[in-house]
Amino acid sequence: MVSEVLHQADADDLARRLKALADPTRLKLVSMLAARPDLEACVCDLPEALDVSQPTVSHHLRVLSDAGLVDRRKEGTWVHYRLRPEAFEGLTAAIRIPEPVS
Amino acid sequence: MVSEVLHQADADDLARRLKALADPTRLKLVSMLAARPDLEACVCDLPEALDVSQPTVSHHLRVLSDAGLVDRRKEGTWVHYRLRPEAFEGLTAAIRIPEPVS
DNA sequence: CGCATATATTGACACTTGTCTATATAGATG
DNA sequence: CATCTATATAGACAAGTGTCAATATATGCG
Repeated sequence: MVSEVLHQADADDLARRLKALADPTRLKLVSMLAARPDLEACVCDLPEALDVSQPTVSHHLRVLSDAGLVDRRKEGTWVHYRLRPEAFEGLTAAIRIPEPVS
Repeated sequence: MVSEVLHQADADDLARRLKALADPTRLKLVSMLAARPDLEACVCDLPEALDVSQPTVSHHLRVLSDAGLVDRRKEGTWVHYRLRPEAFEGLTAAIRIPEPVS
């Protein structure tokens, strides 16, 4: 918000990032990553943990990745996804309401 | 996130609030309210400012209102909507990533 | 190479969403 | 009361989304 009215392009971009987060399955996924000391997890653990199919997990990870909220790291056959805390800070900063001018 | 994996109901609720915000038109609307010293605006000014029809504005205000992000205040024929900063603080707190345990 | 396993992609389908036009409701005023 | 204006609701429609089963791709290993 940052005290000035959003331009269309900024509104579109911010909406895109927020949409990436605005899904229960992705929020659970993100919270699982956030609970790890290294902020990351192996894809292989997620379908069971989230109780959705493997392709569905893959889909959600792509959405988060496209929005810049997670990084992808390949390790042999396995793939690890890790939260990008800067991206979350950027998001929270973008939706912060300034103190009313009193 | 708050360092524990989200339960389904919490994930659903948080997703609902984030979805309410995750739309370019609503983000512009919110940023317009945020730019006002009193965090509020008359509905009558919004269709032109946002360049969408009056029913569309009404729809978006309802979405924001249902999510608890704005309050409604009727003043004669006019209706004013006002941001609820607590709701935004709640949101930003909910998506904050904890410091990694080093 | 050939097979087994991990992840990604495709395609389908039901459901949701953003927008509009048309219409309804509600408050103010003559 | 009749009428005008502000806002809300209803209904329609195109576009987007979440999920799955089926299939493709890629990596490790014997």
